[in-house]
Amino acid sequence: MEEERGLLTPIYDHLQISFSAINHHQEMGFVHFEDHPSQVLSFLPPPIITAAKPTAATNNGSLGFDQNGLPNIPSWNNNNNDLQVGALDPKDVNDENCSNDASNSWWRSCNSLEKSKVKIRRKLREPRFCFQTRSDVDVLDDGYKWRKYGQKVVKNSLHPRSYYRCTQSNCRVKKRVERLSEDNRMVITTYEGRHNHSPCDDTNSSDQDCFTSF
DNA sequence: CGCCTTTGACCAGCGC
DNA sequence: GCGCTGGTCAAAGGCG
Repeated sequence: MEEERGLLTPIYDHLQISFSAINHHQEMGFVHFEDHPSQVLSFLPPPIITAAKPTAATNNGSLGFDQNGLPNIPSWNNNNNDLQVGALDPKDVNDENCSNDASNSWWRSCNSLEKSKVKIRRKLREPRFCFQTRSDVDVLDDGYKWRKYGQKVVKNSLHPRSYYRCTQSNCRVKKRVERLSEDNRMVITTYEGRHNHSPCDDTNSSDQDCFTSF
């Protein structure tokens, strides 16, 4: 019983969102956002694809995480954001975004004495979730507070990638945000790790709703 | 004053 | 071994 499914919080009344979380040993999850039966957001297949559970969405406008710190849904504060999402060509989202990324090893600096175990640990690093949305804003409101710690121009991309870290102490969750060079309205967000706190720890008002909604 | 973003430098992994 | 690339660090500056 390894599967750990994220609970869905309704967001958009015109959207259907299916979300498949990952088990503790996977690199990342697999998330679909269904705006329309013919428009399904797809992601790179994770090493193991778990069954998705389509859930009708109604709106409250924020990205939720379950108690395990797993993202439930994408959301945007900007009303102009268009959550129509198109198919994501795997060529456009390399493994750097969505699957095994050998160079991404946030833990590598955690303990320099563990260098000899790098290859072992790499297989056990934090779970990651990647999804693609169409929006004018880069950073979605997921109820958590993020601090930008880096920006990097990546190869074959016209847009720089931004690196964010959860500002909560003892929480090492990170996320990366970048826009597709083919469509600068398409934003790829990759979460890495799990929050060890609720969004309410960071924001003390309306975020309560998103957390208690599941 | 504290928190944030920016940005160049540095480091480590990977492919050749 | 070397070069390329992505990820992180940390100093500097900005903003409320």
